[in-house]
Amino acid sequence: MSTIRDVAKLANVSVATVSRVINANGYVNENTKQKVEEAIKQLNYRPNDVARSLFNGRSKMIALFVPDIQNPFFPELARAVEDMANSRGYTFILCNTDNNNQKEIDYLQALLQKSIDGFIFVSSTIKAEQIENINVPIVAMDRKISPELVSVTVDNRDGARQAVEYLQSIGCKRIGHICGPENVSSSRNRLQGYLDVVKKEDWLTSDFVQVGDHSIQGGLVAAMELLQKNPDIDGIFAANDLMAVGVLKAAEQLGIRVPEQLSVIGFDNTEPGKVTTPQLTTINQPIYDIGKRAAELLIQQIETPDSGIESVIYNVELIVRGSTKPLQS
Amino acid sequence: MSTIRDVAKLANVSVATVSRVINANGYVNENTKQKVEEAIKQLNYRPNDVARSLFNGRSKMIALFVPDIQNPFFPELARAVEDMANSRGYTFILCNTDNNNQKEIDYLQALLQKSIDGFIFVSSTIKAEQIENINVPIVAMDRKISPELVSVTVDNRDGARQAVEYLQSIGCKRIGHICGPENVSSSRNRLQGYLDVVKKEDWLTSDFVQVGDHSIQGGLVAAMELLQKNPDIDGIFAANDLMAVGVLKAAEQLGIRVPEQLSVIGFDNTEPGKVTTPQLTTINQPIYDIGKRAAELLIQQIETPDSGIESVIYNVELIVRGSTKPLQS
DNA sequence: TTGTAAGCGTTATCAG
DNA sequence: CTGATAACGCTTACAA
Repeated sequence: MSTIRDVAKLANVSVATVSRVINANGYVNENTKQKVEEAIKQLNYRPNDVARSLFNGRSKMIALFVPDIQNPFFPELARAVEDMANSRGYTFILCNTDNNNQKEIDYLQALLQKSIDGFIFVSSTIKAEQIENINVPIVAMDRKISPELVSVTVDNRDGARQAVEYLQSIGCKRIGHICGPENVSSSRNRLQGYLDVVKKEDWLTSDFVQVGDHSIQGGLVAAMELLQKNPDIDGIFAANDLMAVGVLKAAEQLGIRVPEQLSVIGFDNTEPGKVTTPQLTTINQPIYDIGKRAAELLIQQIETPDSGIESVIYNVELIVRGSTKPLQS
Repeated sequence: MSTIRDVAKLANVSVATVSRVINANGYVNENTKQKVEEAIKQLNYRPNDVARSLFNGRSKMIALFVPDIQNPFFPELARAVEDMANSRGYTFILCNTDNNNQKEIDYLQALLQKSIDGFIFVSSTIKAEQIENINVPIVAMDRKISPELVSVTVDNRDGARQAVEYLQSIGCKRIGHICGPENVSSSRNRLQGYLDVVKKEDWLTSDFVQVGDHSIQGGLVAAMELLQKNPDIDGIFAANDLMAVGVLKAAEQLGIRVPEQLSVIGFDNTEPGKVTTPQLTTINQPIYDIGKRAAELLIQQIETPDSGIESVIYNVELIVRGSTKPLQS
C-alpha cells in the first residue's frame, strides 16, 4: 500500500498538494494536478481511511441495530439501509441485539470507540436515558424509543383498525387478537387499533386477546389458547405475519378450515405469508421505503446537523388474499 | 471524549504508562497501576480504536459478502458469522453483492481502505485473480472460489444423491431436477449428484433438468416446464428450498396433488419449507455451524498467519416431511 | 499556487 | 519500573 508521501515524491510535490488534489479543495495548478493524478494512477494509490478518520473524527460508517436478522421482517429493512448508506459513501454495520439491553450497550460502546457516525435503532429495550448523551445522530425505526427522538414508523393503529374492520365487513362476529410483547410500541398501537374497533362489542372479554412473541410458534400457542377458550371465534387478527402463520398451523391442527370457518389476517406483508396455503391476508408496510428513509434522515443529520429533521409516519394498506373470505350466512 | 493524555495528566504519569496499563503489557508498579485505573474510571476513558488501527494497521473488523440477505438462506449464516466475530472482539460488516462483480470489487476496495482484517465470501462471481494479491485473509463459504482458497462448504454431491435415492426408494420412477445457476459451484455439485443416481436410467433426457435461479418464482417456472414436457414425472428434486416451494405452487396450479401424485424434495432446510402445506422434505445443511466455522477459520488466519488452515466440508442429512410419500402401486 | 509543520490518539522503542 | 519521543497516514492552518 502506497501512501500520500509516495505519491508526493513521485510527482515531485508536497503531500499538501497531493491532499489538495485528492480532496479537490484549495487551489492547485492544472499542470501539477495532472502530474499528481498521474502519480496516483501509477502507484494505484488509495487514501487510508483510518488516517482520515483519526484526523477528522468521522468514520463514514453507520450502524443498524435490529433484534434478529433471522426474523424475515428485518432483511428488507437492512437491505434498504445498506443500499442508502452505500449510495452516500457510508459503510454499513449490522448488529443483532436479541432484544438484549446489555448487547445494545456493548455494541454502542464498541462502535463509538470506532468513531461511528450514527445509529439506526429498531429497539424496544433501549431506554431514552441510555442514549441521551451520545453525541452522534440517532434515528429510531419501526418502533419509537422516545417522543423526542426522530423516528420512521407506520401508522400501526390505523393498520390494525383496517384489519379488524375488514374482518367485520366480511361478516366476522367474534374477532380475537394476538398481540406482540407489551414493551414494543408498535404492538401496543396495533392492540389499540383492535380495541378502537371492537371495544363496544358485548362479547369482548380479555379472553379475546392473547400475547405472542412475534414468532410462528408463539402465534400457534396463542391461537390454541384463543380458539379453545372461545370456540365461537370466526376471525383472528395477529399482530404480525409470523404469528398469523402460527394461527394457520393451529387451525390445521384443530381441524378448523381457513378461511371457511375462520378468517385470519396478519401484519407486515412479509414472505412467509405468501407461501402458506391459503396465502395470508395482511396489512402491507412499505418496508424498503422505511429503511431507506431512516438512513436518509440519519445521513442528513450527520452531514447537516441542526437541519431540523421531522419524524415520518408511513401509511399502510390492506392486502386481501386467501386467508379471509366473506362468511356464508 | 477524554484521551490517553487526560488520563496520564490526572494520574500524574506518562502516556506510556497508561498505555501499559490498558494493554496489560510491560512492567508497571502495582501502585501506579491503581492510580491509572482510578483515573480511567473517573474520566470514563475508552481508547480510541481509530488511533489504534492507524498505528497497527489492523481494524478488528471483518466483512461478509453474500448475494442478498433477503434470501432466507443467508440470515442464519450472517448471524453465525456475527456472533463469532463478536465473541472474538471483531466488528461485523455485511455486504450484499447481488451477484454483481462490480459491487464486490467496490466493496473490497472500500473496506481495504478501512484496514479491514479479513473477508468471508459467498460468491460465484468473484474471480480468483481478483483476490490473489489481497493481503488480508479470505475464506470462501458455501461456494468454492478456487481450489487454493480455504473454504467451508457441505458435501453437495452426496446430499443430492441422498435426495434422489430417497425418491427412488419410495417408488418414484421418473425424477426431474431443477438446478441452480451453472456458475454456482454448489449447484453444479448437486446436479452432479442427481446424475450420479439417474444417469443410467433409460428415461433420462435433458428435458428432465431445468435451470432455476434459486427463487420461488424461478422454481415455479422451471417446474411448469418440467411437468408439461414430462407428464409422467412423479418426483422432483429442487436444488434449494425456495425453488422447491415454487414446485409446490406449480403443482397446485396444475392440479397435481403433492405428495400423492408427485413427491418434492428441496435442499437447505430453511424456514420457507416449514410453513408450506405440505411441509417440505429436504436436505439439512448445518447452516449456523458453517458460518461459525468460517468465521473461526478467518480469525485464526488473521491472528496466527501461516498456521496451516484446512478447508472444511460438512455432511448433510435427509429430513423427511410431508412433501414426499411412498407411492401406491 | 505551493510547501512546512502541527496535530489527530495510540503504541513501541529506547533511555534512564 | 517509568518517561520522552518517533512513528502510523492524513488534513489544514500558516508561511512563503
